[in-house]
Amino acid sequence: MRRVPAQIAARLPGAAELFADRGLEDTKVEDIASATGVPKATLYYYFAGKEEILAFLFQDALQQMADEVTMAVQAADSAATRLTAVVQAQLRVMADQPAVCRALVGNLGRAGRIPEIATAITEAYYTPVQHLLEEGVRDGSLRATEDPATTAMVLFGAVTMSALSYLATDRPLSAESLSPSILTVVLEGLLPPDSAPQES
Amino acid sequence: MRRVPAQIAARLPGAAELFADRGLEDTKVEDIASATGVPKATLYYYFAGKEEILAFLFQDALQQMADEVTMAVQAADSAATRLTAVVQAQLRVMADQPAVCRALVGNLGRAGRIPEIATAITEAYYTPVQHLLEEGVRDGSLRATEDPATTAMVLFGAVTMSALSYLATDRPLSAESLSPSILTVVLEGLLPPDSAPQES
DNA sequence: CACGGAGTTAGACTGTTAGTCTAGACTCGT
DNA sequence: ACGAGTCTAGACTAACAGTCTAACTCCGTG
Repeated sequence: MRRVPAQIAARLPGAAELFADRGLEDTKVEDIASATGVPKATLYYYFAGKEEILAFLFQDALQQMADEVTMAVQAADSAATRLTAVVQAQLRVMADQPAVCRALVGNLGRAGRIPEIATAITEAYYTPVQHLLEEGVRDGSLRATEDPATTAMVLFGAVTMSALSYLATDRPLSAESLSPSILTVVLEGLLPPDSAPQES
Repeated sequence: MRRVPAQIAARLPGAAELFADRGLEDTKVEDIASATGVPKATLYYYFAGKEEILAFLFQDALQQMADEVTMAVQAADSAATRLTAVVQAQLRVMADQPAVCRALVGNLGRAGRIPEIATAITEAYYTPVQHLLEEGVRDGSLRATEDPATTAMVLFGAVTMSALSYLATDRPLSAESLSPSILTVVLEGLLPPDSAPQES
């Protein structure tokens, strides 16, 4: 993939809408060309195919996610507070780029098959969150879990899926309105406050 | 879609492997034919195209999911206990049909565009779980959440995403080994047991 | 101002594959 | 034996991804 000039990169998000609405398969390269105003020949000049265009959009969104998550993780607060910030950061990025996120989730399978994307998700999210969970155990602000890697996945899934349900139904997604519902569950759990902690 | 005879239906899961590994787009109808032993002409005799074959596989798995979830929901225990059973039921179905589930999750976007599938997921999962959450508030075994619909989504996402990570990396998925990690988070939360309940 | 290289594009072309169609074969109930 | 429905091979069409070529623009440099 050649270095993509900013002028062209700026027009590509127009394609995300198509990918999100119809899926990659049903999006013709000609459609991308006319939606973005970038001619087909030029698209092929920069990208090996539409899959690479999709990957480019994902990289972009994931970079933004990585930045936001990193910032949240590096704050000076307790791990629990920072975890809250991470969830809100993810929701903010998803709210910010609804089309790309819908396309990403709608093509999770394909995305998983693109090694760069899988790596990017791991680096942007799982690894930092996993470390954060471990720190939380150390600073006493979070409960120890059997397997922090799985817990990170649980968090990611919880946030992603509920955000997606908003995006998929064209309801506006705002981090402020959704995060309390999610955070209540993952931080305090579904058992009532007065019940004794129990093994499942 | 014609009524699909059992003999043919029984062979179709062989196609799920292909869909899961390569995605729908990169799976040729000829490949499906040779993987399942059902000739291409016959596939077109019963299905309008490969998308319909995928949908058929999904319906099947989702029916199984609906059955298991319904059974779990209708047990005579407290809502909290039944919720635990629901999570385990979902994990069991996913462990049981790894290829179909990978294909399903990897094609969630497409599935969202097939109305029958979206409806089936809602009926098999969201609606019963949402009712269960409301019952839990009534019988005192679960905490009240702002929005049970969102909470159901959070649960579904948490279970689906973590299970998927196992399936995607070819680690064997067993409901027994994964459910405790998930249930600890969603039932007891990530805050330490001795911390006072707090607003986020 | 020539020159050359890189970016950009139109448009023609090729190959693959989804999906159609036809005609025949193989059931099975009557 | 007959007819209706099931099943299949193989030829065919149409659409689309991706390639290629040949031009044109816009640079900076000598």
